[in-house]
Amino acid sequence: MPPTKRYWLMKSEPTSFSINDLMKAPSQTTCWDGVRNYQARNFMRDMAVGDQILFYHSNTDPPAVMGIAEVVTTAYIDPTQFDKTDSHYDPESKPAQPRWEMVDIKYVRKFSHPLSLDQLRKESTLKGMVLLRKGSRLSVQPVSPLEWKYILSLAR
DNA sequence: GCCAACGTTGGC
DNA sequence: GCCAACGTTGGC
Repeated sequence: MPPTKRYWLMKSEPTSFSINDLMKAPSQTTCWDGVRNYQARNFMRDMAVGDQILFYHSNTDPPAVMGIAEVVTTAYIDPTQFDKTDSHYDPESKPAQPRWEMVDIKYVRKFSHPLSLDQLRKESTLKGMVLLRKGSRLSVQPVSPLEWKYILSLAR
């Protein structure tokens, strides 16, 4: 029996990487490098090929779920942790025991009307979403099947 | 630009 | 193991 498909939300600042960048990327695919938070990394380790992702724009006006992407690789070592010239370089991480991993994600679709954070807050069904918790800063987070279904019902 | 909330570090 | 200090995230 195939494993159950799971759902996630990944944040990106559009000034560094937007959903349009993903759409225009080679094979509409990118590696999600630069994650330097253990909880977020652990969620990426849990990902399976085919898992679906809400692509969220943070630090922008308005912050919003822009569309959908999907997981196309399981987690593997993020080489930027060893790259002194990279802004995500981690001098504490050793090649023998790498700390940080990433997955590849592929563009699926872009909503014609993004779902703003403000709009999502108004939906009582979504009250429990990690994204909506006070002070929530996790850049990779789980989305429940119910939340996924409901968000897709709102999306255009 | 401000600042609250959070995660991490390091002294003790 | 506690917790103050610090750096970062991200909404506003």
